[in-house]
Amino acid sequence: MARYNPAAAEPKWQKAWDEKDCFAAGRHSERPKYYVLEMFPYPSGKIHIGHVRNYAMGDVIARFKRARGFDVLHPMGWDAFGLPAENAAMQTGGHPKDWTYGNIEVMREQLKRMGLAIDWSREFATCDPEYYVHQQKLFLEFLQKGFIERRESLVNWDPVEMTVLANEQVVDGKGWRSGAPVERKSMSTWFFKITDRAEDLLDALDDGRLEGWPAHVKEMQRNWIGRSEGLMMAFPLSGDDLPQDKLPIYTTRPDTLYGASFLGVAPDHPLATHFAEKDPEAAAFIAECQAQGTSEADIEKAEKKGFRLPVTGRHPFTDEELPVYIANFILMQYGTGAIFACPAHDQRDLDFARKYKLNVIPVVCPPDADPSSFEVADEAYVGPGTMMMSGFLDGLPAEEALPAAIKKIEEMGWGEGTTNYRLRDWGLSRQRYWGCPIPIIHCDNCGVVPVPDDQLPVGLPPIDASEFKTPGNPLDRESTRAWREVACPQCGEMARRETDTMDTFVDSSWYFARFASQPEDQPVEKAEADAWMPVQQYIGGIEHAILHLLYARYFTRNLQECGYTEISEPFTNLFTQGMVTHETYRDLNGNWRLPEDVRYQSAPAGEYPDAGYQQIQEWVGRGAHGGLQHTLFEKALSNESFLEAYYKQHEERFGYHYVGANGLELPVLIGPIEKMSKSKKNVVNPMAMADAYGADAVRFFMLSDSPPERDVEWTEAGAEGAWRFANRVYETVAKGEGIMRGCAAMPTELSDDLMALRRTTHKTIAGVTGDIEHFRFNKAIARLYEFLGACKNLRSDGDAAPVAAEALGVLTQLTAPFMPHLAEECWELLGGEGLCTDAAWPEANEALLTEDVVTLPVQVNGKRRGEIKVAPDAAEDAVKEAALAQRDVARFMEGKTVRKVIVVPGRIINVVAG
RNA sequence: GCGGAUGUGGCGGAAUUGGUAGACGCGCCAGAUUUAGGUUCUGGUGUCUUAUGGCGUGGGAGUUCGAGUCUCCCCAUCCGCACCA
Repeated sequence: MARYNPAAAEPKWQKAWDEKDCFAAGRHSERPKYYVLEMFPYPSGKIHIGHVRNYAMGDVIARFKRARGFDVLHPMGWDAFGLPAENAAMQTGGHPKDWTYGNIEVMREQLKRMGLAIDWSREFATCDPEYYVHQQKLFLEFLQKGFIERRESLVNWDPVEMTVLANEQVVDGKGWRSGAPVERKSMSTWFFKITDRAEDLLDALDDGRLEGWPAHVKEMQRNWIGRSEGLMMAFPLSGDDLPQDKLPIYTTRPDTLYGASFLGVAPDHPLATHFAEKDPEAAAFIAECQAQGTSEADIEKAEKKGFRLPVTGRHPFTDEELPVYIANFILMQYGTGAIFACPAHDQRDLDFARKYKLNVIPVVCPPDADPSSFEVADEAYVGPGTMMMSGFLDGLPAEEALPAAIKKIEEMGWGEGTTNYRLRDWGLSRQRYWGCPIPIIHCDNCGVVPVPDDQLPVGLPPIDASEFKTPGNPLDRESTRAWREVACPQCGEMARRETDTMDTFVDSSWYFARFASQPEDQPVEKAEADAWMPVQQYIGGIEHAILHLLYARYFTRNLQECGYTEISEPFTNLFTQGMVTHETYRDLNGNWRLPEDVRYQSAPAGEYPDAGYQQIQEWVGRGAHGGLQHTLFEKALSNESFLEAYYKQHEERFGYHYVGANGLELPVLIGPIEKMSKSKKNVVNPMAMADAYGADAVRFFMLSDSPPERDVEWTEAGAEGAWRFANRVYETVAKGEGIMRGCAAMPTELSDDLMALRRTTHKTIAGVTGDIEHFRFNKAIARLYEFLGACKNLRSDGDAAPVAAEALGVLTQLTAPFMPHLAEECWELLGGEGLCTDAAWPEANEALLTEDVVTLPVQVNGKRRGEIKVAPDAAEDAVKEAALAQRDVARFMEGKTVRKVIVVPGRIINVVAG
């Protein structure tokens, strides 16, 4: 019998789908629409296995929904602007554009090899002028509507990438890609006023609009937006030579105002800066604060430090004069950059007060403490309690004192209750070449002038590849002068183009809308876009939980307000898939080794039953490993430096070996299973795997081993398992060759074994359907394995023929979303009509989902002792009787009396006896 | 520190509302076939015990006829946020 041959079958069926244009969206107006999207890839060079997992998931959904009668939109494109292209240009001497489009060519072919059900007619790259022209139009529209503004501010400067970064792109005080410590710089740059929408972005997380999102992603966004309710108020200042007569502060604990013992400002607060101009000591203190690191570890170690300013602030309730300090723990970016400090109820304030011997006045008394003697020692009390030493607030519970204090301050006209957000505006300017140009002209006479519509797009000037050898932005150099210097559209005088380009996260903030609708004259056509949007199922990595997903939500609100869509939330259901991991390998020199260099060779088990072998086995930690190769083994025992190396890495395992380029066999150490990364070389090439096992097997394995939200370890054994499955399906189906062609109708009466098979068939349909709908791909696949086992020995004569045809057809169709090529091959073999891809998803027959006879376990005192077979609708008394009469149950009941019998219909019987 | 998860065989993982713990895959063991092997097929595989049986879901308590699942307290791991006033 011929084996399944993926190398021949896969291109054949891809061609067939292509010729029929199977996956074009929008051709069935009568069908309900379904939009499934995976986060589009950055064209880095070639597809990695993580892409395969991501797109395989989307593909299962797309094919499944299509078979279920939806008109499915499943597009693909390229997030194509970005710094790696410039870095590649710097290293290879090419042009970012050539590099990018070259990569796209390669990756498109690789994706096509995976047999994805994608509507390729909608493909675009964000670096296509046809795409970014609309992004420039949107920029100008947003600017006009006031969603964007230009302002001078302190920005995060990445000294390695030589560009500004958004707050979201600074991790632990370091650039998200370069890892270089970020510097603070004052620059004039463009901002999306995302804070204007902070409230709605937050509200939507809880009001049901994002019910289909994972809770942890919503939690991350909630934290990032960081809403807090509090009081904004100003303390009147006294002192000589003041730059301001009041100090505005923000607090979430106005209830503790009576416990105030000092005021504090951030080192870069204007008040601090003012006094530093005349006082070198103050200046020195500020400099010291700024040198302090911002990483987690630095903050842990940092002592609370302050510098006393020659100023005091008047307390609103007591009229007491409070000292004012510059304090190193206050952040200029949060609130107003100034605080009032209540040491008794804030740990940082307490540390500070102890150091500078300031008052510690407890004003909230814990429920179980005595107000007359309650004191705070080294630990601030932050729990609930009753107000004390607090004038008009005394005796109130703290949670009531809070609004009362706000009310009082508002009545005094000193401040008001406000909502504060941690989220800050999204800086979009980047000092890079390979990005979407910001369509603005700067004119000495007219200021900031938008580029007129008829001059769009503002393209990127062609520049020599050698320009990229110099760090910095090539758009801001002599070589691009002709591009930069233009006439002002308003006054006609010579003016200067904006040389910054947009953050690439702008590109990915609306691409999903453009997939849905691609008119030439505007970003999207509303009716067409809304016919598809929102994206019903979005799939991507958790690493975008904040950046991309927050920006896209914000952008959609802008689009809505500009009338491009009705929706405010772009993604109804979000699924964040886990990463693909692999073992790591290092040779004795400590160099990382590629999995493909590591050869697997078995050693006869137990051939070295001496003490040394036992020792190695112990280190290996996996008993009879069988994977130890004896030459390696001898080396291990005789080579002291190897053993030493092994001791050094005792947490790693030992095994296998690799064959070096010079033909020498060298041992390798097997390290921990980690996310695949180029630096650790634990990557596998999905195309090489597709060559070896077929694209179907690679897709299948990526979905079979772990729940999709969890990390999955790539193993060759697993891929082999998938390959074995494909072959077994094919061989099983081959036994029923042509069986679907002219098959007899299903007889009304069937023998028990045929009936049982039909039940299994329909239960499998119901199970797999539910599993796919709920993203339980691993379970769906487990069911397919089981069902394959049930189909193994089926007969195809007489009455059995229609039953077998049904079973094999269903097996083929249920396998199709996972292994689409194999399914077509099987469908053809069975004599199915048309393409399997076009066939309607099988429906489970409800009547076949229940059994005639059910087997119920019988417990005695909670322990399973036997089982009985009864009709599912048998009367409770009859079930009880049968249970008690059962032989094993009766044996356990000897000498005991029945106290109670619990019957859970269709589930279990428990006899309580004593 | 705050918040969120997770903890089940040698491994990845199953187990509707509390109702037969370990589906399915990998690995391993035995047998068959083959061409020397990789391959393929069949059977076995939580653990202790000669066995009837006992014990088993990170640890400890509790609720219940019955707990992997619910409650409380611990422990461990992972993730996110963090001098956020």
